[in-house]
Amino acid sequence: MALQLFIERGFDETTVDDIAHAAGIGRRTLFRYFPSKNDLPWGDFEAGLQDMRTFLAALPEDLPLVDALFAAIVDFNRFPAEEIPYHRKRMELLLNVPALVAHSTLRYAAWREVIADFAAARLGVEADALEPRSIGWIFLGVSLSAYEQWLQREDADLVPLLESALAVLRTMFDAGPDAGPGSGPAAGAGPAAGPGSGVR
Amino acid sequence: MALQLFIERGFDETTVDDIAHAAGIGRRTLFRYFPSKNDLPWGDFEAGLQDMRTFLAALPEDLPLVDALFAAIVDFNRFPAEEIPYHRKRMELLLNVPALVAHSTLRYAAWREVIADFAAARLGVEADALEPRSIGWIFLGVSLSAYEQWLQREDADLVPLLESALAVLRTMFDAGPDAGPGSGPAAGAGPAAGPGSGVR
DNA sequence: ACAGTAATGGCACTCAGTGCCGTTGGGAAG
DNA sequence: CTTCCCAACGGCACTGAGTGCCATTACTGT
Repeated sequence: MALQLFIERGFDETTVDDIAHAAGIGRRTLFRYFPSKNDLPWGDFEAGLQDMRTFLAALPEDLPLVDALFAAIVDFNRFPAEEIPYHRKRMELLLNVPALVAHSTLRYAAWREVIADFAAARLGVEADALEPRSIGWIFLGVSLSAYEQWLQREDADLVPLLESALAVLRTMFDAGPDAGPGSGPAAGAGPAAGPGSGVR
Repeated sequence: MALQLFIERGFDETTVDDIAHAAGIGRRTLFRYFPSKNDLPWGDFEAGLQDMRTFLAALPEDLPLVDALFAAIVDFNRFPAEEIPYHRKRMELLLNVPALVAHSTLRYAAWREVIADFAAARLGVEADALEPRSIGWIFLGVSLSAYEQWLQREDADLVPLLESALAVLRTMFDAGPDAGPGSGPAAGAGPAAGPGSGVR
C-alpha cells in the first residue's frame, strides 16, 4: 500500500514511481486509478459520503437539525477498532503534510455539500444559501478541530472530542448575547463529559 | 499583474512563463518573490494578518470574545471602494479555481491561528487547545460562507453577509437546546439587517 | 572609478500529470 | 484448440511547476 511508503519515508520523499514500482504496476496505470498522488491516502471517500447521505436520510424528521448532523458526523467517523491505528496514521498525514492539507480541502468541500444539502432541505432553503453553507463549515470545523486534538493524544477517543467541539459552540452562543465564552464554564471540561452529554 | 492574466485567460491556462514574460522578469526571479504560482493571487497576506493581530490587541478587554473576533474579521475584510471590483475578481479565483481553493487552505490555517491565539489568550488556555481551534474554524466558516454569497450577487455588501452568517450560529445555538434552527427566524433575513445590528 | 554585495536570470534537473499508442491478456465465439 | 475482440496495461514523450547552481548584472558605499 502507498500509505505504508508515505508513513515510512514521508509523503514528499516518496515519488509516484516508487509507489507504482512497490505496487508492481506501471506508473501510467496508477494514474488511471487515482487522479493524483494526493488522492492516494484518501481511498474511496465518495462511498463514505454516500453512506452519510443515507444515514441522514434515515434519521427521524423530528430530530433537531444540530443533533441530526452531529449524529451523522459521529457515524461518519466510526471505524472498527482494529483499523484505528491505521486510520490515525492516515489522518496524521492528511492533517500535517502541507500538500495533503491543501488537497483535502477539495474533499471537504464535497463533505460540506452533504451537510449543506441536508440542512437546506430541513430549513426549506436553497442548497447554496447562506445558512446551509455556514452550517457545513461549522460542522467541518467541529470535526477537524476534534481530529486535531485526537491526534495530539494517543489514547483519546474521537467521539467525546467531537462532543466537546460542539459544546464550544453551545457555550459561545447558548449563554445569551451578554456572555462571551469568557464567562461560562469553558468547554475544556469537554473530554470529561460522558458520551452523549453534549448532544442534548 | 499576474491577476490580470489569470482573469483573462484562466488560471490553469496561464503558465508561469507567461506571467514572468508579461512582468518582464525571468521565471527564476518570479519564483524568488513568490513561492508558487498559487501564491500569486494572494499578495502580501502576512501583512494583513499582522494588521489583524494589532487590531485585536487594541480592542478593549471587556468586549466579549465573539464580538471582538467579529469586529476583527469585518476590519480584515475592509477594502477601499475602488479596490472592490478587483478584490471580487481575486476572490472569484480563490474560491473557484480548484488549485487555488486547495492552496488557500494553507493561508487560512495561518488566519485561523491568529483567531485561535487571540481566543486562547482570552480564555486562558493553550493556543492548540480544542476551544480556540474550534473558534478559529467557526470564524473561518463564517467568513467564507459570507464570501461565497457575496460572490453570488454583484451588488452585495460583505459586512451584512458576515453578520448574517454569524446570526446563523446564534439561531442554531442561542435559542436553547430544544429549538433547532428550523424554529427561530431564519438568518436569511440577514442582508436586510442594518449594519451593526448583528453585533450586539 | 572600484570593490563588494545583492539581485537577476539562464540552464539543467526532478517530479507530477497527460496524451498517444503499441502490447498483452483473458474471455467469447467459431 | 484457434481466432477474434475488447479492455486493461504500461511504455514513451511531452508540458509545466518548482529548485539548485552559477555566471552575469546592477547597485551600494568608499
